[in-house]
Amino acid sequence: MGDGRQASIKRVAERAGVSIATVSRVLNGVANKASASTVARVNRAVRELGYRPVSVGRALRQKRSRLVAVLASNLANPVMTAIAASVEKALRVRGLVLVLCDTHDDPKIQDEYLLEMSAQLARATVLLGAVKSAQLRRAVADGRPVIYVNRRCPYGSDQPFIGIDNRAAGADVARAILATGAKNVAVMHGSLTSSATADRVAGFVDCLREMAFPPGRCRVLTEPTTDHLELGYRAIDRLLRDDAAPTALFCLSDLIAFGAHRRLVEAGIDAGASIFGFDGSPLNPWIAPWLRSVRVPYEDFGEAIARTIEEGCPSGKRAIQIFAHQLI
Amino acid sequence: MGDGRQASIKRVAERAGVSIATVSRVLNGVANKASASTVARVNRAVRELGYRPVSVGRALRQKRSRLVAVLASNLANPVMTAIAASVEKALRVRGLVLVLCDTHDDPKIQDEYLLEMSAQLARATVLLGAVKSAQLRRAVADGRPVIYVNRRCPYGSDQPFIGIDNRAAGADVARAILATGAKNVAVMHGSLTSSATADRVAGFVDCLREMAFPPGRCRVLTEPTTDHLELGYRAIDRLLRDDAAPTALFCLSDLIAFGAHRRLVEAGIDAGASIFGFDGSPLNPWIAPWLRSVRVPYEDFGEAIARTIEEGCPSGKRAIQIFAHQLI
DNA sequence: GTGAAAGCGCTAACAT
DNA sequence: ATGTTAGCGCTTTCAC
Repeated sequence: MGDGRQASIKRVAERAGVSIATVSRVLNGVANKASASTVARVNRAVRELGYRPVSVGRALRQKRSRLVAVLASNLANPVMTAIAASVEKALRVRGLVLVLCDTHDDPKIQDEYLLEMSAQLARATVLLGAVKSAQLRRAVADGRPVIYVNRRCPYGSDQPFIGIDNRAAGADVARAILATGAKNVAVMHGSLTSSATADRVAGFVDCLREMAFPPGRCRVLTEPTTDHLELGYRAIDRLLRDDAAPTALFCLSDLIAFGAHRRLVEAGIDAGASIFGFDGSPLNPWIAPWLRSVRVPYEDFGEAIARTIEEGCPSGKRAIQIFAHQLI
Repeated sequence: MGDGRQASIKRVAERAGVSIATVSRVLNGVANKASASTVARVNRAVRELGYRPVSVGRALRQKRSRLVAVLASNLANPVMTAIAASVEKALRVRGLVLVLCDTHDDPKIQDEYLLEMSAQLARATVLLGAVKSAQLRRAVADGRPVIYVNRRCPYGSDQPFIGIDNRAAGADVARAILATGAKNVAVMHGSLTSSATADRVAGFVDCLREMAFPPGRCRVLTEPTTDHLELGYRAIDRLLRDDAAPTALFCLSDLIAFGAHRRLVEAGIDAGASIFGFDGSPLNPWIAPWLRSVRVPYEDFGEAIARTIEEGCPSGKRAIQIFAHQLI
């Protein structure tokens, strides 16, 4: 097996006593294009040489590789890796390969990767948290295959999207918080440039209003940091200084909730507040059983994404795939 | 800019009024091989056309791409993503691209990815938790560039390795646990096929023995599951059933510690035990302030890995890079 | 059913 | 300093 160097299609052809075209056809399973005996001879040669097609040659010829890029806004966020793991699995069974990148929510880096993936002839690019950027605008204009997860495309509403009904999820949390009888509510969120976060907050606030909750008793706040743990901690800190300790909390990510909880524990008012997070990480029951959260079926996103890629990332009505969330 | 379709080097050459070879040279910064005016003309054409070299063409010609594969044994483990993020950053500044894969600690999947990355002409493959497998053995035999992180190469001891002194780390924990005055110690670990885990346990046990700790008072155990949270929970469960509640705990991952802690809390003996984990995730102070842990400078691994790749992944003495750990 | 040949975009000898 | 040319490994017409 693989005596000297890596075998090429040429060596396989020689060994099987056929042309390289025939080898290619057999390997790609082109129907009705090879006699049974030829197929057998080719397969034997492939086996004996331990041959594997060099993807790069194929990619150059077909002008597209089997690489699928996933640009995540933050790899430190377990949500991102949960989705990534799900995508990886769905791609692997289809012979596609995941390229995982971290954009740090930075338009510059997002652009860099969009260019790089185009240079790699990537089959599709999946944006886990898109930000506005020049190259993204251009990619959309050129009709390149891009899929948006959680956050909608900032350029046009008919682009392929996979996520949940964020407004409805926000409203669900609002109703649950009202049910606790809380009198002082705080909403703590990160960047609102994320359509997902903005929609969740809007859904929450709108629902409270509809239910006639006193607007003055609901504070919506954030802190100037991208670290959600820190953000939650500081937000509670500020509320405490304002003498406005909340009795119920809606944190727009579980990480924010962790940070908030820490500060509440330090202040000794841990048990006094009911805390709602977002994402429903499997880790929660273990490390934060006090946390209620909106569970999003991220483990199903991979299949949906892979299927969308198989269909060529079509835009339009059918391109919007909404999954069911669940308050747990 | 980029009027119709993606520009090729040919179009740039035409526009600049030079040959494609000259364009290639200018773009690759081949010294003393182009007049200033030519360089300017080429660069202008590149800018005007919004041209970017197609990596695949280059890769085919050079028989190596700019892809660097990182095969992680488990993407759900924050340690893996921490390393991945660090690698990503170090590669990006060097114009290399990270391909992140999840082998699920499965030799079959590891083999699949090793083959795939060889087909992609990957520049190097980084194994975050290598397992024995046929293709890995072959890769080592063929002298292909592979770097081992945390777990040593199962085939030969002079392969590039990046990690900590695991035996010493285990001993450090042993001394810290003795210092607490604990009388009943338990060690809870996952798969010992991992050289990292095995070394840590061995270092711990050996140190206890040297310090004349009664062997009967130290239980070393595991549970048959790959989920470390579950593992920790069940291990404590078993100890409680055996009426052997530990007063100090060495968990071979922070996740195991989380699981163990949950069970201890349920049993109401939370505060009675001091718990040591491993990895020192930045999340710990927030979600598990009760946890002491061995902090590993994973954020520095990326640079070391990238440098090793730049040097062509040489094997031998200098290939072993040991970082300093810290008990926190 | 099979082969010959063109060519994907790029780099690297080799000329000049 | 620049151009010509020959491929890298593969797929895909187009003949036969």
